[in-house]
Amino acid sequence: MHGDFLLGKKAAVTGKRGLLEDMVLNERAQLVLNSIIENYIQSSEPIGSRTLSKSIGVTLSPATIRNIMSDLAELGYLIQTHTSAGRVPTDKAYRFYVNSLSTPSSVPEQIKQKITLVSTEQGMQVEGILAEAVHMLADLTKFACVVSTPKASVSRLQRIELIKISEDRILVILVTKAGVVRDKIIFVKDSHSQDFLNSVASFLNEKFKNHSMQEIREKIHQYLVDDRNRYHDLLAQAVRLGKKAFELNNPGEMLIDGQMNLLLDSHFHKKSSVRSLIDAFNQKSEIMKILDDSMRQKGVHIFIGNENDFEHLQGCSLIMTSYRNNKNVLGSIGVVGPTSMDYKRIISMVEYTAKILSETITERSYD
Amino acid sequence: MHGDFLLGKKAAVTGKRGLLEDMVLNERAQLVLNSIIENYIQSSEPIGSRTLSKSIGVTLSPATIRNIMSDLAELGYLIQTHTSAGRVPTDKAYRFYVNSLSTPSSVPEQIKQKITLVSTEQGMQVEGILAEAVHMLADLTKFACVVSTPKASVSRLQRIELIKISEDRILVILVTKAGVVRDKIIFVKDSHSQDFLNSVASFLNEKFKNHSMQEIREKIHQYLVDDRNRYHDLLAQAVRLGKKAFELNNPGEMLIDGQMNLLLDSHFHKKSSVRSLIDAFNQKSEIMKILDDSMRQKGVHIFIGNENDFEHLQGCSLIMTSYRNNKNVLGSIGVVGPTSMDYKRIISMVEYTAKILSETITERSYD
DNA sequence: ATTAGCACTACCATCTAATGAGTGCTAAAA
DNA sequence: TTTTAGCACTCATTAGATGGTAGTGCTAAT
Repeated sequence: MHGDFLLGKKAAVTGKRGLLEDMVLNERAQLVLNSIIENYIQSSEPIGSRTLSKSIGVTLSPATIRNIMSDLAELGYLIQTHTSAGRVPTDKAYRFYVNSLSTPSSVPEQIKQKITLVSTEQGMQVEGILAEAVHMLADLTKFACVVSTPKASVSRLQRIELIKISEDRILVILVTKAGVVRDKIIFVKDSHSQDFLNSVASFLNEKFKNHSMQEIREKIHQYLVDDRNRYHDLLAQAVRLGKKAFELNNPGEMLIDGQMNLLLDSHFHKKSSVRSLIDAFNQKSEIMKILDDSMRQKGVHIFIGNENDFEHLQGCSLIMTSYRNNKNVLGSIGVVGPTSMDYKRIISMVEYTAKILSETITERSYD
Repeated sequence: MHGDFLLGKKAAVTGKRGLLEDMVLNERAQLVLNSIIENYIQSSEPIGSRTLSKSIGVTLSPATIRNIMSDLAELGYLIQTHTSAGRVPTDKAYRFYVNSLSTPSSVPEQIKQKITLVSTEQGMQVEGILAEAVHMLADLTKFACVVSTPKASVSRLQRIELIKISEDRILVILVTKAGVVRDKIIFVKDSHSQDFLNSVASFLNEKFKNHSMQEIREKIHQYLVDDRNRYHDLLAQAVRLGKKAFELNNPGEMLIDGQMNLLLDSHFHKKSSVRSLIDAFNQKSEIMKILDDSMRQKGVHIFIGNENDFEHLQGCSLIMTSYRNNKNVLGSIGVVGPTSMDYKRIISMVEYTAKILSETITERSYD
């Protein structure tokens, strides 16, 4: 037993020797691996040595390829569903593949045109544009797509309105520089006249225009702790109302489209993983977290299978990127699909969509 | 051949004689039919005469039941998937069943409590409440659920605000009595000061508060055709801006939740019908039409299978009802599920949800 | 009018054998 | 030393064959 174990280990080391040069896969191994992955992305079926020997450019006999595949399997790039089946790429393989993609493939002109349609309709507001964009992306990729609405904390104030609704309710309308309109009701103990609310609003507008919600909350906090302000009635009331008005109570929204596409996809035809996916989309919070993450960094972000440590999304890859206006990063948009998706194609689509989306929103922004 | 045909016809007539009294199914036939339907709703499997003979209250031998079933089949209430299979209810049978439901079954206390949760959160606006409600309903029924947002045309104006965004853009904010806030941008040729916009807004508020959007559009149209108004500057501008502001350009929204539930449902496991369903939800327009229809009438509306002449929804039933505030019917909410759904349970849930939803929105309304 | 009995049908699960794509290993060829 | 050909082996998939089962329709007896 013990001897066997050592022998196995030794064999593995020998295997690595063959493939690795300075701890990196040698050229031929890369060729084979990439070829397997691309074949698998196309066919969704385990790839065997014979098939590969034909489809690959270089002439290599099936037997040679078998040897290489065997070694790649030992290194964790491939697995077999059963002894006599072809081999299937692991998450590690996809990671390798994605990392080795250098030149972003260009989006076909036809697709570009469709995506550009997002920006055409005139009267539409930011949320509407986002909904359009995510719908379009879902339609084109045939996977599920998500987009996060502009974060309240980073958006900067364009204007605030206070509207008296009843004796104890005030409707607050916040317009941000990015063109997002948020409304909410706040409850107050003592009644104010609309005129008074107007003064408060114009005071708040003057003080806080162009500041981010985050900054505004901080400043209001300062006013509150500064005792001197208590004797200035307008100021005191403005601060009190402002505190409530700028309180962050919407946790950031997320729009989803094309969930049903995933269920049609051949990869998700085992019941268990479908249930799991549904759960994932129902409790949006986890996906939201990933969207948030990819907001903070530039470029396209790719999460493959188990890389996102969220068990519901095993077997899925996420391709995310941020969108912005000319001043700020506002949110992110991306695709959720099977790990065996056509990364080249999808990445370029996500990129292009985000680009058009950013342009469209910039046009609509008030900066 | 010809003789055969006549014979078949004659047999059918004899069959009907047996079951029909004044063109209505006799009592025993009704019992059998209802029993088949309820069994099928439970089990989703074709019902045979033996099974039924056991589960039915009255003692009837399988053979007798076979005779009745055979006649019911001839009348179009039942079909067989193949010769030696049990029988399955047709859409006609479901219609019969639903019509014969008299006492609406009551919602279990536990479910009631869950639904009531919709109304708890304080700061939430109408759209948020709708989203909550439709999500809850989808979760409880395990089917897809839809809700239409309050129709712009019926909602009455609480207040309008005009905010200058740039030289040629004005942000219009409409607050309706039902508590819905709608915003849109309008483009203008010549620039106006914010002060001027304020005057226009207060003019429009004064003139049109409490009027429905539909009425407002009509009145504005009258002003426009009345030549005298051309020489009153404020009025003329107000009418011009008002025309754009009240122009109905959002076609009415619809929220969907729980689409994925349908795909899990055993009835939709044939690929073709799944595709069809996805299409149905993608082009919302058809479902929207059904929602609109059920807004115009009181009570719960039920569309069974082919009754909605929308081919994508074959095999689906829709259960819809309207919700309202204390003044107006605002929109409708309902469930999309397989024709073999548990109508009693679902109907009562939809009803109860609509009731709670109406109450919640009435509280939030500004009437 | 109802029921028991019987012949018949078609689906379903199970088993079998055959097929075939794929592997690993070994020995020969390059 | 690397590559390849050859061979034995594995295991999933497929097609038939089989018996069982749940159902029907029909007929004759109750």
